[in-house]
Amino acid sequence: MAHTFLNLQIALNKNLFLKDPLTSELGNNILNGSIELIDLLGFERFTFKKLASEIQTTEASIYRYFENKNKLLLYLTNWYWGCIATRLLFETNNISDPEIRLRKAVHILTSFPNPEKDSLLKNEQLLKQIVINEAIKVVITKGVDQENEIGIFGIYKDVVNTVVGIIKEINEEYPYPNMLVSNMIEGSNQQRFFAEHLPRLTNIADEKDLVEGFFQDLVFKAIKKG
Amino acid sequence: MAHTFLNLQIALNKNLFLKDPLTSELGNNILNGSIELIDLLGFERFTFKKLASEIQTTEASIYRYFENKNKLLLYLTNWYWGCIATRLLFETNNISDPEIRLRKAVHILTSFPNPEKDSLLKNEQLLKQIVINEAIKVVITKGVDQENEIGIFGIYKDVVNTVVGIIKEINEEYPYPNMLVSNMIEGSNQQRFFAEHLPRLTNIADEKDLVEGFFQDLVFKAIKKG
DNA sequence: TGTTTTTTAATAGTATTACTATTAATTTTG
DNA sequence: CAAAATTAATAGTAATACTATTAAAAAACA
Repeated sequence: MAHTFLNLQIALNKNLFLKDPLTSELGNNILNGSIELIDLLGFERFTFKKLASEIQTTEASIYRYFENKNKLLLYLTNWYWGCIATRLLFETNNISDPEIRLRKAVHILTSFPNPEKDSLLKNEQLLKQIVINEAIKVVITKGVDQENEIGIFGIYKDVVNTVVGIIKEINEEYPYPNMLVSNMIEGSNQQRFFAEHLPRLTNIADEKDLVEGFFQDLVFKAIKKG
Repeated sequence: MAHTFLNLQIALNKNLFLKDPLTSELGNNILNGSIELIDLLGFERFTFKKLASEIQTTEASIYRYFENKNKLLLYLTNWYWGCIATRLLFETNNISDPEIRLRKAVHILTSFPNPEKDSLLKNEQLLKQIVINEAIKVVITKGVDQENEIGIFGIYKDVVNTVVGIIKEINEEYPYPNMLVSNMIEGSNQQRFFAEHLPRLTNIADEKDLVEGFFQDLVFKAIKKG
């Protein structure tokens, strides 16, 4: 798996863009600008026109890179999941005990990234914020089957499968490993949203971040043998 | 709690509408028409203009009932949760063993309603489909804090609290009852979406519906003492 | 080096969407 | 039965999502 080192400028599905944004300065401006503007406005109020004015270009020029704003957000979230997939490989490498590996994986997937260490991308925190607050809106759509067909969710499925593999090492018999993992990933993001906006749906008593604790507890109890 | 009987035409938060749609034929047409059209088109492609043409009225007339399509969808989902809250009370009534009550509650919240029995509303199935496929888009928004302030999520919180109460009867010590319940409710809907569109994120091997099984297993393992 | 080809981004649109002000028609009330 | 209140239609506007065309710049090649 050493070749993933070479892959650090993560290879994204070509169906996500019309022109690869990593090949030009304007493309990079679109990516960085959109992360900040989507976070600021929310995805509904975010438009290519506003982004264009922000990064000093035109609406039509952005349309040369991305078909529409949904594809752009899918690109950003894929970028995030590529980054997470890489961290999963790196940080669980050389750990032989699958239980310790699982604990590490749950940490990577449910905790909020530490600005000091962890980050592979300069804006991993902002990107995580977007994944929490916006990403679900471009997954739960009528277009999902088409997007799935062209492989848009491949990286995401890889992440799920990696963790499912660890769970199977620990307990081959557990009947719902995929549901447990996808529920943990999506659920942890949703619980973070709830914690900030609808705290009574959660158990945030003080300033302490209980999201990781909840899922560490839940996952290990679920797969326990006997 | 006997007065909930009288409350069966569920009382909804007045901030959800401009004019109460239950007081006129047009209002009822808006509700029934929107359920079908949102299910058919998806929320993004659903517009008041299309709905107006469907139910033989005008766009502007629909605007007299609902501020915008987000509020209309919030109205529909509140209607659904009101219905679920009522079923929770009815169907767990007179059961003294909290474990049996919890099993019943998990069933109500995670299973797909049976067209033959269960339903309080004629279109509970369609409404559930909308809650699965669309509801999240009007919760995870920048407007959530304002909507929360005016009590829009009150019924939903009541549902969560009812189940949290049962869990506390069983195990007072479990530290994450609210997270467990809100995760179960949202997670079960999401797993149903995945099962249909991204099945590799789930464990749907055959035609069997594993969603309820997964959450029954998960919830009882999570709160088990010792 | 100079010319052709390709790529890039700007201009200037269109159709649709979300929403509103005004008015005509209908219903309710005193 | 007349006045008041409610309802829904007409006819708009501003913003959004997206596209066709063209000018300018960069790259390829002869």
